[in-house]
Amino acid sequence: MSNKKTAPLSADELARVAGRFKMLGEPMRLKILQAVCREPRTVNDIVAATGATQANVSKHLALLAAAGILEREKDGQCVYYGVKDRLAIKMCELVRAQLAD
Amino acid sequence: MSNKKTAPLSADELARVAGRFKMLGEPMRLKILQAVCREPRTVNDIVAATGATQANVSKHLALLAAAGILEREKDGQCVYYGVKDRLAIKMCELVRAQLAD
DNA sequence: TCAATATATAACCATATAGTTATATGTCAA
DNA sequence: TTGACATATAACTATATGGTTATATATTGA
Repeated sequence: MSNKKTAPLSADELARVAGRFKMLGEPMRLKILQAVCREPRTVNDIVAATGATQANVSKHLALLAAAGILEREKDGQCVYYGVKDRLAIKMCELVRAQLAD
Repeated sequence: MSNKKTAPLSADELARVAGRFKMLGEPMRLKILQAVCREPRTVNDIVAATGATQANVSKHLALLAAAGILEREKDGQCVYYGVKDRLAIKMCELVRAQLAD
C-alpha cells in the first residue's frame, strides 16, 4: 500500500485521463449514459430515449464502448449496450450533486 | 435526506455536467491543475511548470477560473491561481487510480 | 517618466469532432 | 429468396476550440 505523494503524471497518463473526461464531456453521451444506466438497452431504445438520430447514437455508442465505458452484447438482430465502467456513472452523480448546491 | 431514485437530468443540467467534464478533458488543463494542486502558484510558475506559452496558460487559467475550478488572487503584479473545486482534483485521482489497474 | 516585469487579450489558423444523409451489413420471418 | 427490421459505417459539413503571434494593460522600481 501507501501513496508516493501522488507523482506527477506523464504526458501519456495525462492524455489518458483527459480522454476519459472528454468522453463524458458531451451532453448527448451523458444522455445515453442515463438511458443505459439501470440496465442494458438496445440501440433502438436508446434512440427513442434520447431523440437523436440512429446514426448519431450509433456513433456515440461505438465511442463509449471503445473507451470501455459501455459494453456491447449482441442478441439476434438487437444489440444491447450496458454500463461497464461504474466509475463514470459515479462521477456523473458527484458532479450532479455538486451543481445542485 | 433521501434520493428520489435519481431523476433524469434536464437538457440544461446535462449541458452543465458535460461542461464540467469538458473542462477536465484537456491534457494541458490537467497539467495546470497538477501544478497548482498543492498550493496556489503564479502564472509565471505555472508557465514554467507546464512548458506552455504564457498566452496559452493564461487562456486556460481564465477558463478554469470562469468554470469555478480555480480561484484567482492578485498580489502586486503577480496573480496566484489555486484550486477552488476540490472535487475536480478528487475526480482526477479517481480516474488516475482506475487507469492504474 | 521610463524601463522592466507580469498578466491578459485580440486576431488568427488548424484541427478535432458532433451531427447529418445515404448506404452497407446483418438477422429474422414468411 | 425476399422483405422488413436493427445496427453500423462512410462521406460530408459546420462549428468549437487549442495553440500561436502580437499587443495591450497593470504594477513596480529606478
